[in-house]
Amino acid sequence: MKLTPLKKSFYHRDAESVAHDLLGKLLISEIDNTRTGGLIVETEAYLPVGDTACHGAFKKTAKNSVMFDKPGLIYVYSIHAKWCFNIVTAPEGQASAVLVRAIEPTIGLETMQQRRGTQDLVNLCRGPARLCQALNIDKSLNGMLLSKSNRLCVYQKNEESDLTVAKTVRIGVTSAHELALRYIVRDNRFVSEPKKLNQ
DNA sequence: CCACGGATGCGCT
DNA sequence: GCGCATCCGTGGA
Repeated sequence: MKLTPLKKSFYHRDAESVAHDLLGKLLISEIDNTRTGGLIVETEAYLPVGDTACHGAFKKTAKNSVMFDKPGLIYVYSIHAKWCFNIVTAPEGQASAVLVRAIEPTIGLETMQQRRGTQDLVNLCRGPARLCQALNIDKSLNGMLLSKSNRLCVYQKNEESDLTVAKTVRIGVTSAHELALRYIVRDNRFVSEPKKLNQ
């Protein structure tokens, strides 16, 4: 299978489009000289306007400044001693990003099992912090460009996979519940929560 | 220095 | 599957 990194222009769009289109793409890290990763099955969009759950909604700080920066950058933030991985989207200058919440593990299973300390495939990359642990994504990647040379990149598979996308309410946010900005691959068992479907 | 953020993992039923 | 204790980086005192 030949892999092509997603073009820069892919990320130069609004967060909802990027979140939708990232489903089914391959996320691969090549940290510690080992390839690990899998198919993206769950994402959430965070919008620059009218989205109070967005980290950049109120003010720009050292921690969230990457969200205001160029589309295609890696934004890693900590929550309760865990890391979550986001991809910055357009427009530059306003806080917007896509949180990658779950992947279906396919590459480097053994390494991911070691990093996670479990054999359980279903729970290996199901959830934003678990996925970071499995791929060894941490704060050191924050602000870097998503690219092969930076050891973390998203690829397009050559053959198009057909999948059904469902759009649901987001998980774990304490505000802006009403926005249905979570995208999942329907009926995929590697999605992080029982699917409360919105539409 | 202290309050805050919410996903995770475990123990239970 | 559900409830709850635990995890520590960050920002604002």
